[in-house]
Amino acid sequence: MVTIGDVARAAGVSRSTVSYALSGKRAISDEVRARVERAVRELGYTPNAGARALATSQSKVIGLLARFLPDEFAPAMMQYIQGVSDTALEAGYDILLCSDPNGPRALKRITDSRMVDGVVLLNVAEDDDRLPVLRTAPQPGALVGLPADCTGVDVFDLDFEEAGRAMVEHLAALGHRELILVSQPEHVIERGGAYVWRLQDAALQAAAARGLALHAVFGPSTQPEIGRELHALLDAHPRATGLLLNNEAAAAALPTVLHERHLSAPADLSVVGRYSDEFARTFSLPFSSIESAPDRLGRMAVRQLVRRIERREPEGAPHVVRFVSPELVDRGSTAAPPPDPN
Amino acid sequence: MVTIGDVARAAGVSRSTVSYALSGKRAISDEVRARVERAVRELGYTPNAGARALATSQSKVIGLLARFLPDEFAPAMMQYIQGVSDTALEAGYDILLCSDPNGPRALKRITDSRMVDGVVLLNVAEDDDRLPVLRTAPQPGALVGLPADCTGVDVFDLDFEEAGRAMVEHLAALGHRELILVSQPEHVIERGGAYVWRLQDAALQAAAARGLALHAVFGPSTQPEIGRELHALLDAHPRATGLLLNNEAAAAALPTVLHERHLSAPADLSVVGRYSDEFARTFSLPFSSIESAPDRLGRMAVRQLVRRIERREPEGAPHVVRFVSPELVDRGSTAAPPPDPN
DNA sequence: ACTATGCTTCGAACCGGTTCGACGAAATGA
DNA sequence: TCATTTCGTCGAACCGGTTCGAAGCATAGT
Repeated sequence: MVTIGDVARAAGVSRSTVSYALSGKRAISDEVRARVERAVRELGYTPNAGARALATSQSKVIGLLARFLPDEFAPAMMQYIQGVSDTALEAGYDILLCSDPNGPRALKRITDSRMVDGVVLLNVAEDDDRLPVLRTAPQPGALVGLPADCTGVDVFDLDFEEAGRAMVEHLAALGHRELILVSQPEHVIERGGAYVWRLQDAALQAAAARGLALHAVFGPSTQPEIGRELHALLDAHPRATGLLLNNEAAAAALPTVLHERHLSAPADLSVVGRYSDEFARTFSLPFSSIESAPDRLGRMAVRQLVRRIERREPEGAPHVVRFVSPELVDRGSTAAPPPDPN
Repeated sequence: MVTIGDVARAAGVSRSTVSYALSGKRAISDEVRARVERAVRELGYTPNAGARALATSQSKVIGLLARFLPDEFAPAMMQYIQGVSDTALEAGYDILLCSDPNGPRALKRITDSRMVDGVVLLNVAEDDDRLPVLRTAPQPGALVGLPADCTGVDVFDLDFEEAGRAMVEHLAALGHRELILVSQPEHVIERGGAYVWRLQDAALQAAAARGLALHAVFGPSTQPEIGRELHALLDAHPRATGLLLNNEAAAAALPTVLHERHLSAPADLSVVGRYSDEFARTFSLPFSSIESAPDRLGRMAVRQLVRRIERREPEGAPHVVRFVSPELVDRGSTAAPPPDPN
C-alpha cells in the first residue's frame, strides 16, 4: 500500500509537508504543492482511514442504528436509510449500519471503540433502551422518533398531534359529522410507539372540540385480518362518512374492501391516511394522506448531527426537538359527505 | 477515553501483557489475566478501532455497495441488506453502507483507505462499472447478481434459467398448452439486468421443447400501466391458461385485474410469479412463486467473503459462481387448465 | 551591518493499539 | 550442580497519519 511516506519521497519533501500540502492547514509553496499533488496522482495515494482516525480522533463515519421490527413497513425503513445515507455523503461522512437486535450493545460497541463520530437512532421508542447508552457516549446523537426524555440528544419526528388534528379538521371543514379512526395495533404502543396515541388523542380532542363523533380503534397490522376489521367497522358505524387511517396495512387493504362493498372514495366515503408518498406509490393508493416524510426526517437528523460533530453548534448548545409539520397530500379522496339518506 | 495503557497501569502490568491477556495469543498466568480482566471491566475499556485497524491492517468492517434504482422494489433491497447485515454481525463484522450513486468512486474510496476488509456489491449489472475498480482493489469482493465477467470475484445469484424452466414445466405438467410470460421492462435489461432475458430465454426454450405456446412480453413496472397491459394481454390471448410473472409490479396489480375480469386463480387461470415471500406477504399475493431469496443471497455472499478475508480459503483459491436453485412456493394458484369451452 | 519578520519546510512526538525479540525465574533433565 | 527448556512478562518498534515547535532562509526595516 502507498503511504504518505512514499508520496513524500517521490516529491522530495518530508511527510509533514505532504500532510500540510494536502490539508492546506499551513502555507506551502506553489511549487512544492504541485510536486506533492503530482506524486499523489501518480502513486494513487489515499490516506489510511485508520491512521487518520487515530491521529485526529475523527472517523468521518456516522453510526446508523436501525431496528427491523416485524410489522414495520420495509420501504419506510429504506427511505429513512436513504435520507440518512445521502445526507451523510453530502457532508463527507460514511454510514456504519447496525441492525444488531441488541441495540444497546451495538451502540456501546461502536461509540466506545470510536468507530463513529456520531449516531443516528431510527425508530426510537417512548422509553428506548438505547438512550441511556447514548447519553453516556462521548459522541453526539440524533433521534428519529420522540422518546419520553429528550435530554442530551437532538430529536426529530413528525408532529403526530398536529397530524391527528389536521385529519379531523380537514374532514370537519368538509361537513363530516361522524368519523372512524383506525390506528396501529396496541402492541405497537406497548413496544414504545407513542406516536400512535399521540395522533389518536389529538384527533379525539379535535373531534370533541367540534362536536364530531369519532370512533377510534386499534386495528391489526396484518392481512387479511385488517380487511375484516375494516368491514366490521363500516358495518358497525353505517353513518360514518369519513375514515382516518394511521395504519399502513389498513390503507393497503382499503381499496379491496371498498370494492367489495361497492363503495368509492370520496363519493361514499372520505378517506385520509398517514403514510409516505413512496408508500402510496408502491401500493397505488388513491387516498389523500398526511405525508410522514421519512427521507426528510433522516436528512434533518444527519444535518443536525453533523453540525454538532463539527462543533458549528457552539459547545453545549441546547438540544433540539423539532417536529415536522404534517402536510396533506391531496389525492382526491375527500369531499363533502353524501346527503343523509334519512 | 480509556486506553490500553490505563488498563495496564490499573493491573500493574505492561501494555503488551494486557494485549496478550485479551487476545490470548500468548500464555498469560491466570492471576495476571484475572487482574487485567478486572481492570478492563472496572475501567470500561474498549479497544480503539482505528488504532487496532492501523496495527493489524484489519478493520473488521465489510463494505456494502447498494444501488438505489428508481424502479427497484425497496423491500427487496431491504432484505438483501438485512441478510448481509445479520450475517456480518454473526461473523464479527460491521457494515459500511454506501449508497453513493457514483459506485466506482465510492468503492475506490473505501477500499483504498482500508476502511473495509472486503466488499459486497448488490444489484450487479451485466457490465457493472464497479467491477474494474473492485478487481484492482486489495480486498476481496462478493457479488449478488451475475455479471458477464466473473474473474476475481465470488458471485451469487438466483438461477434464473432454471427458474424460467421450472415455471414452464410446472404448468406444462398440469396440462397447460398456452402461456403468457410478463417480464420486467426493457430498460431494466438495458441498464444491465441480464436476469430478465436469462429467465425469458430459458422459458421460451422449455416451452418450445414441450410444444407449448409462450407469449413473452416486457411489461411496464409502474401502476396503473401494468394493469392495463395485463388486461390487454389477456384480451389478446384468450386461450392462454397460464400466466408467468417475472415482474413485481405485474404481480402486485394482478389481483385487481383478475377481480375486474371476474376471473380467479387457479380456476380460470394458473399463475406463477417470481418474487420473494416477503413481497408476497407485503401485498398479500395469493400466487405461487419462485422464491427469489434475497436474504439468502446476501447471507451466502457474506459467508464466502468472510472466508476469503480470513484466508480460510487457501490463498488464491478459485473463485466461486454459485446459483441458488429456484424453489417454488406453492400458494395454490396453479391447477389443471379449465376444459376448453370449444 | 544587524535584527526583526515572514514564509517554507523539517524533525519529532503523538494517537492507541499489536507483535517480535529478549530476559528473568522457575522447572526439567543429566 | 549446571545446562537447558519452558513460562510469563516486558520494552521497543511499528502501523500511517497529524501537528507542534523550531529552524533555515530571504527580505525588509533601521
